[in-house]
Amino acid sequence: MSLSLSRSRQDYLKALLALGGQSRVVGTSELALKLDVAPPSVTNMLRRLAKDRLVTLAPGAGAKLSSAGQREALRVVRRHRLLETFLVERLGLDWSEAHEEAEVMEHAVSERVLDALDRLMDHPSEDPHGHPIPDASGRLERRALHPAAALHAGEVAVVREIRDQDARRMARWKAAGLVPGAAVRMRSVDADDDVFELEVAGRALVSGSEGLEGVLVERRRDARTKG
Amino acid sequence: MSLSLSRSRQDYLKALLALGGQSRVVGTSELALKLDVAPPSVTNMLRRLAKDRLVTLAPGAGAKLSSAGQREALRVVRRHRLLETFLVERLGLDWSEAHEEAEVMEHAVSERVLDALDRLMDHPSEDPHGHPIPDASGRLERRALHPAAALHAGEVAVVREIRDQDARRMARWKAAGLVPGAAVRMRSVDADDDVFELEVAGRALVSGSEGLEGVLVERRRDARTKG
DNA sequence: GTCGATGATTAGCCTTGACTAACGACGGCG
DNA sequence: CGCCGTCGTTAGTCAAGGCTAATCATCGAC
Repeated sequence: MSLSLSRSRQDYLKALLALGGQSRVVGTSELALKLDVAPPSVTNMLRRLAKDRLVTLAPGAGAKLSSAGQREALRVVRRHRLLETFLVERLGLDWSEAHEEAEVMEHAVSERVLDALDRLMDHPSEDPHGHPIPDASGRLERRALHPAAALHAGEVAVVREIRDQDARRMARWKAAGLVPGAAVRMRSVDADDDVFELEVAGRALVSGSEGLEGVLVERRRDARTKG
Repeated sequence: MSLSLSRSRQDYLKALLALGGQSRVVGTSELALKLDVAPPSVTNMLRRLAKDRLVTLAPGAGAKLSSAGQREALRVVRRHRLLETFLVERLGLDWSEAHEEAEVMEHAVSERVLDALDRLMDHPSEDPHGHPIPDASGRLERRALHPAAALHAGEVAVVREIRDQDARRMARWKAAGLVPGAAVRMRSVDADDDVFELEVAGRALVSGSEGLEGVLVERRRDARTKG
């Protein structure tokens, strides 16, 4: 039942999901940038994916995932995140290493191996970055996430995802305890000077809003801070 | 330092190693058969591998591995066998499943992940089939193996490898305890009628020589049988 | 209302690795 | 001694995916 898609096709679907899911038409160059290929290659591939009804073309504008396309993309994401979790938890790899490795391995593991890994790790619900892992039938937990900079002074939240390109910054954050699952409290916000003081594990972390762009948090109802 | 070889190239090198190593020129059709491709594809690929000095061409006859080629082939074999071991020992896959999976995954895992797996399993020296695993620098334990049918009556040996295409036969053997590491004793040999009676775990296993072709054993000096 | 930038597309080409069909060389057998 | 089967190779195609250079459409600014 599950199509057999080439590595390239899987990568395109995954990128489409990341950039807009089924809800938004993603532009050709946007996709080209993400995948690090030239725009004509994208036009080309989108047409082929459309022929297989995995995407819906928006001529002159790009394309968006079809239901089938999204389903396949979620399978790839599941593979990626389960592998990443395994690589970090069981093999002791670093976050960023694990990501690179999973990028390749996600195209080489079968359902069989994946299920076994899932069992071995007792069906984890999120990967080491805090991203939710789609379940075996492709369902993905939905979360309301906000950049940390959106928190008001005094507000409490739980870090859910760390999205960042800068490896040094990520390492610094990690050392400071700013990792998925960590509780944080916004101590103060100075909107004029763009200075944010975030409390992590009892210590303060001062940053501009740009720096907090990649820290996605889930708001907490109650305002009690922990630790 | 380690070349980056495409999946296909790695498969060719691995097949060349399996069919003759560095010591024998392997014929074009022989290789084609093993890899399940057409002979002209082999001629073609061998030329490309020769350009990279991974094989030495024997024009009109095929090719054999160069030192560099053998080194690369051994790296692939190491990957394959370590993965297979992991899949069987840690993920609980069946032998034959594990083989198929490893066939794909061997091209997708990096040295980094491989080393971590190796550590996790405490540097196994052989895979679940009993094949020796090359060490990190590519050295492969050398063994004097013989088909089980070569044993004399009364002789004792240890099963080292099971090479067989027939899944049902392999399953039967496995159930009977005929697995790598098992001690066996040749109870009787009837060369005229081609009937061999092999003792495995105290029970007799009767077979023709063809059936024992894929059972490779290591002869034992002492003749005491165990179990 | 036209200019120019932005972004998508067309056209044409490249590489990898496979295929079929046809050709050549060689060895054994009648 | 010639014929045929086996085996390798040549020649010509194909599909996937990528690329560059050039073209086209559209939208905002002037």
